[in-house]
Amino acid sequence: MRISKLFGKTQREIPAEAETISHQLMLRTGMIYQVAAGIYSYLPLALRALKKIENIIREEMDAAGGQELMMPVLQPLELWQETGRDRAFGKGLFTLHDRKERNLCLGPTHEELITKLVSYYVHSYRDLPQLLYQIQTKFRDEPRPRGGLLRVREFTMKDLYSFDADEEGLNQNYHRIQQAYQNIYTRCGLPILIVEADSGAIGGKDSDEFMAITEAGDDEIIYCSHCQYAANAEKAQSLKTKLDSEEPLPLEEVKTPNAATIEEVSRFLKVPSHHTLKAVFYIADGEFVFVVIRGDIEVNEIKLKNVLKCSELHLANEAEVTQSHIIAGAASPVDISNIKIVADSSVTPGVNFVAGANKPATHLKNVNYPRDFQADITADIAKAHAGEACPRCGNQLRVTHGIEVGHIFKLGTFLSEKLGTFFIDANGVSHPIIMGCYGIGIGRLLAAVIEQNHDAQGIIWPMAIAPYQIYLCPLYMDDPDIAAAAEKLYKELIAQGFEVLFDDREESPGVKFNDADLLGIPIRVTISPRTLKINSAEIKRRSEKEFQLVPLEELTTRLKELVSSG
RNA sequence: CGGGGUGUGGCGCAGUUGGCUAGCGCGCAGCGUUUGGGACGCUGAGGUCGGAGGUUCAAAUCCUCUCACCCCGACCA
Repeated sequence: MRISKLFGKTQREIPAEAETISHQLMLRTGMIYQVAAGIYSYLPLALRALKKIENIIREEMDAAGGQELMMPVLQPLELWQETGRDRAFGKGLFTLHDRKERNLCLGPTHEELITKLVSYYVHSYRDLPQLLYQIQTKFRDEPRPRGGLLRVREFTMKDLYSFDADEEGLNQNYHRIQQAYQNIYTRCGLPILIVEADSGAIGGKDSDEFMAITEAGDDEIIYCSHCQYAANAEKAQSLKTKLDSEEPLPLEEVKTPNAATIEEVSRFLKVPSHHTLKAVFYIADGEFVFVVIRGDIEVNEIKLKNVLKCSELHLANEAEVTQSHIIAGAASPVDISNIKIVADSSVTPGVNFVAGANKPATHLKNVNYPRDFQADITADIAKAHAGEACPRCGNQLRVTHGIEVGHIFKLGTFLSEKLGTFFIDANGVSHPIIMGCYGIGIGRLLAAVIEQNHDAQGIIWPMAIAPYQIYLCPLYMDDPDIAAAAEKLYKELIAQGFEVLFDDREESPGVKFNDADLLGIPIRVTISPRTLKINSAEIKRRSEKEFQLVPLEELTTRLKELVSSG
């Protein structure tokens, strides 16, 4: 490709809109163009890289036994209502209707469709297992698109779905795809960390995320400094401060003027915050919920949402709290009736807590569970923090940020049961098919690669997904000898099968070198009167400072080595 | 949804106590001189100042409404 003809120009200045590096670089190199918040056009350079990523994914999915197919973006809303996931996605689902007023949605993912499809063709254990995948545009109306391609509303995703007759089959496929994913990220030049994850709106049991570790990421990861434990903060567990064992004492009411927050109460009564109980109020699908948790621990709303099995959850506002006759600042689970109480598992083993008394400026000492109050639900709804102890080995937990570039789920049977996707086993007994699903966001993967492969000058493409392999950079193109030599070399390299970006512009050396660095093509080949005089060309890798002079007759051999070594 | 910010040629910005024909840099077009890390000179094209309404002799500038985009938070009573 000749740069003079390439659609899309490089930009010297950083667009004001862009904050993250990958976003800035993709705009400056002319890879993407923003159409609306979280919606982009992909220009030729970006598309070439995206296609390379897609092909790597295809190769690995096929090698793992996957079969590619294609399903529509436009889907009947009814199908989503059947599984109830229209509510799970909530406002994230783009909905529309056709001329006959039939309700449709733009698919945020394709489990419903594939499950229906499989139920049409698969009826016997002999038809299982199946690994089906698609690379498709998906739509999610994200509350806040951000960071260029990091979080968008319209995106290309590879999604593979596994269908098995038993748990063992699911586990095998899960591991097989997990390995294939490792291969994909390695080939794309992207180091990743696998973390335990919450399955969110997709649903299901186990799930693991593939994280590219970078501060630009919008996911928080809790990991152990010692063992292999790593989890998304949405799901992470930790061991909290242990309480001393003591005998339960009788309830005692104390006046606590001007002490409403945990910090104030704790200071006023001279008890550590982990010896207090905090009351937090939520509205879960319209129902008021009283959450009790130890004073030093925060509520993890994702966990709470899962425990409550609700689709919409928010903190109760002042009016909602008052309406439920709760005394803010002195609320207590003791003697509360007709309100659902959820207790964190930190609460039940504790002894002699300080809690509110449901009277203004009054607290209770020596509150004990279950003597003084009971909970409708007791579960782990606690947030894990860096500095706390690892749930596996007890060593210190740390925190970092990452970009979720892949997510795999053991779905189980909830979709197949709802959509009637059953098979007959060898004994003639009917069972729901056991499912798994495995997604990779292609554009986000591309952005993550740039986040991790750049310097102050620009992108440093890994060879496998670079839009071009070689940047042919002749200096002084207004010199007819140079122009002729460059044209000849360009044709030769093309004939040899190289992917060449030919900087055929009559620009100054500075401009050309800077654009070469910005665009980040892995190998730069420079010719000039200086090199031609000694019948040579200069080869420089984008990732290295040094260049080397190579005689023209050895050039293609040398380039082949470099291209194949990555 | 809440909070903060920004909208002025393709990009980055200035101009906003109302006042002449709305500027600057980059980029773009033409000519010339240059040329191993973003050269220089001259000439030129390109803007209903996000949109609507209002105030005024006069609005990029003041008022009202609205739209878009970016950032932060989606949180402890």
